Amino acid sequence: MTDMNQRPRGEASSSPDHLPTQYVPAEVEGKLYERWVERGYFEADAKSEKPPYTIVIPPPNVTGSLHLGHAFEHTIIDALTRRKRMQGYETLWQPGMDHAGIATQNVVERELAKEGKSRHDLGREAFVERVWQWKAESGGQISGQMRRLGDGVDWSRERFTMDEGLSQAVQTIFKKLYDDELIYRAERIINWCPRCLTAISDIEVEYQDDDGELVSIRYGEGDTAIVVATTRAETMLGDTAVAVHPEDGRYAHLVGTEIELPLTGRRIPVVADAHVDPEFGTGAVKVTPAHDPNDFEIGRRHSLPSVNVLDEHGVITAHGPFLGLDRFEARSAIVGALRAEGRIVAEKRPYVHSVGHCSRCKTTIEPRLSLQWWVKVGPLAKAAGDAVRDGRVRIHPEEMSKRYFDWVDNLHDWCISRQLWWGHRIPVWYGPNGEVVCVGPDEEPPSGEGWRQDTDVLDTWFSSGLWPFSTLGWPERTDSLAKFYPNSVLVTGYDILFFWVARMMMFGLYAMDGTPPFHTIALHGMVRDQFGKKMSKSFGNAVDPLEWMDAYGSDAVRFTLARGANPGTDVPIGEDWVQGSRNFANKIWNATRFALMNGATVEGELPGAAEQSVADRWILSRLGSVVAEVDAYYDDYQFAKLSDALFHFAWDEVFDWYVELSKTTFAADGRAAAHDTAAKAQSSRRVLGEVLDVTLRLLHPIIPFVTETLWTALTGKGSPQGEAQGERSIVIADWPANSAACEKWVQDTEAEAEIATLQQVITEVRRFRSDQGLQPGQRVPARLALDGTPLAAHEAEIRSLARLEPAGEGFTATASLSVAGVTVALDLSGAIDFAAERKRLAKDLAAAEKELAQTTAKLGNEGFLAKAPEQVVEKIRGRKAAAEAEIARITAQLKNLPEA
RNA sequence: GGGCGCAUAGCUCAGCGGUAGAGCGCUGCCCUUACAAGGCAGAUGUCACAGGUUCGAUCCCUGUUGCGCCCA
Repeated sequence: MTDMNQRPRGEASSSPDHLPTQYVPAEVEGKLYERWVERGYFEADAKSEKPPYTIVIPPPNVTGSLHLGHAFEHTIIDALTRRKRMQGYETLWQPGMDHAGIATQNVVERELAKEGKSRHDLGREAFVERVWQWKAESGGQISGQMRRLGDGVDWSRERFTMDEGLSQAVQTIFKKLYDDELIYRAERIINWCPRCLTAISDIEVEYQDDDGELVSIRYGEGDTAIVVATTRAETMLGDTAVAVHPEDGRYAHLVGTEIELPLTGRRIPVVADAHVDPEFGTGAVKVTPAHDPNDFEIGRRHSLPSVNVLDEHGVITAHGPFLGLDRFEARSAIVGALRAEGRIVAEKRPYVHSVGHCSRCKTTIEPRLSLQWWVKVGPLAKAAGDAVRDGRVRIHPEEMSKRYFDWVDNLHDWCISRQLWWGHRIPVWYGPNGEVVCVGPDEEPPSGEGWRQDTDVLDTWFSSGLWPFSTLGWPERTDSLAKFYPNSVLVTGYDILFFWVARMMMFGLYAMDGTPPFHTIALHGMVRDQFGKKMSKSFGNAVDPLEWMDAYGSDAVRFTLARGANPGTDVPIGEDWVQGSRNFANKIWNATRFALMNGATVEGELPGAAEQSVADRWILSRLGSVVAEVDAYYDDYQFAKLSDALFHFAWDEVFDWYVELSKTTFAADGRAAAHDTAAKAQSSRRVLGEVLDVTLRLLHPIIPFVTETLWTALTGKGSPQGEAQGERSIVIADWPANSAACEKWVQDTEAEAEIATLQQVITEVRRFRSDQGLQPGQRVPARLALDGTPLAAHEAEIRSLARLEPAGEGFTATASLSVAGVTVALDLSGAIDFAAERKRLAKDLAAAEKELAQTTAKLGNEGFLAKAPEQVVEKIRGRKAAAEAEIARITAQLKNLPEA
């Protein structure tokens, strides 16, 4: 062993046991991933006897590429599924993508535009063909990027929402809902995007405060004049009434009369409707049923006609001087015309108000009256809410449930038709005599003269809502469906709780006979930049995770994200932090390297407590606690806490102390041939192997690549012999939390206390050395008084870690430290800085005196003694005693210092 | 306008009745043969403000201010 330790710095060995001094992720990641996939570790077997564990990927958009949000979500899912796989579950992480109707159609239309064509030039069939061609050539970039990240998904089961099977599922559920009268067709106000030229659902509208204008217009003349205020003057061409509140005395005499609508010469009624807020503006509003959802309702209540004045592009269709103007041009033109007639009573500009925009292209939404297909969500949403209410589905973190209920309990009917070509075409045929036929997947559509299929397609979310079971083969009763439905957990961002969690719940319960699609919904937050700001391309703070993965390794990105993952809260991330995670991976790398160079092993039984050193007993005791703690955190989706616990255990305890202490043991073994030292060294080799083995397994779900590399090197299980025994990879290694295994890691409070004292003494000497300006490497002669103290057996370790050499001839104690009953006398050859030491002791003394004063005051408080729990009082008594001892110690040391 | 949440070290965040913590950053010394992507030591907080409850409040309650987010 010793000869290996004497290799020159930085010289990498060619032996497989010896790793280079730095971990280079790029050299291992790709190869490891390929190997995992080739060996089928991620493939889920529907015929397995093991209990199932299923997570479906929130399907990324086929046009998209991996961003940090995906990386975050995938890290969480990968960690959950990798751990379950190690725990012996038949684990399925289902990959795939959705077809993203609007986004994909936009991409291909842009391509066509470059060729100077529109989709209409190609025709529907050729256009759809072109989209498939685009997908084959440039779609789905994300799946390659998921491999880079290390996602343990079952690629053999990859699905796409437009696949044959999934399309069958869509048609099946459409037909079932239609037959159950939960799908209907109706003319309503919908959110229309004049650029995408399609309806979109309520949740695809983003509201933002825009600078607009509030214009007050006088309708009618003289006694019958009414002033209405509007932000959308151009729609006045479509007004069919003016409405006032029924109890508004100002207008009571006008209700039931008609007034003239300016610029048009039309006469419109004044109606009374309770919806009108008499406090707002003049208390009178214009009513445009074809262009405003509230007005549409008023129109229905009063049987008003709807006059549509805008076409699909948002261009005025009303005959007159404004015909052909865009809606925004029309607005100023109409205000101008009204002003010329002296009808503008007031103008407020800018008038900041909330305006809806298309979430895809940011165009201002135009509320539009149109004939669309709808899902009647009432009973479906009720079931979706109840499943969470009665505990069959748990939302994590629980505080998010309220948002879910607020949403699902107040859901409006869902507009599912889209005026697109790319998507699942609505399976309804219209006959020549007004017949309407919904066709199921096994039925022939009606043919013959005059029959035609509905031209619209379905909302993408309609198909992604089926994802938890359509990917498993539904509507066929497949083995996979039987094995893997319901899914175990849905991991998704709280921002899309409404987009598809609610849809999946509704469809899952409906299609699968009341069985919810998963038992837990684990919600995570958004990834933000290092200052907590939302990442966005326009703000310029968006980061490409692949760049960081190239620079620091996938594990570094994953660990950083996991370490920030407090349930339901946003995760800030910055390059410095990724670098820190890379450093951690490198630290584990080097610690394992040290272990291998010193003969650490996982072979054979752990030595009994009698053969173990105190340090061995201590670290195994700590290991047992950490395993239990980390395991519990995994079960509770506490990724930040478990990552942090492992980070500190590995670095602060194993690497900084246990490894350092073991050096003394190994060095002694190299020098002396005594049987006892050899046995102790043998024990430490086995314990070091054990601790690293278990720590690597615990970390593997979070940082799979570096742990696989090191684990196979440490255990030899990636070696040909190991492979022969089927022990090939940490991916399929046992999870270290079985209670039987835990018994090996005995809780040993005695050893923990002893090591704590040892650390205290060593730290105090180091502190003294540092304050005295001694160089870290300089050996200082010291005399240790250890007999009768808990550290009697630790002289070698103290000397090694505090750099103290034996007191030789002519030793003169120029300084003396005392901590935890242990006295260390040092000979600094007179070069001691008494002022520095006095300053330091004075500071410690002040702290101890403050502590004494506080505890004394508490114990002198009768209310405290009478009402505080006994254990708290005891604790305070203990603190007081400790403070007194500390004061005595420091005072004695101060007394021993020569006067300044 | 309705609802929810947050204000803790320079930055980003944990903690949530009984000694204020972490990462990064900062200061000093050091390439001590696993690791300078490192080691050792150190400094840093009226826990937003004002009241209240309590023997005791960063933590519970009320109000104020300032910031987010969701919905309309």
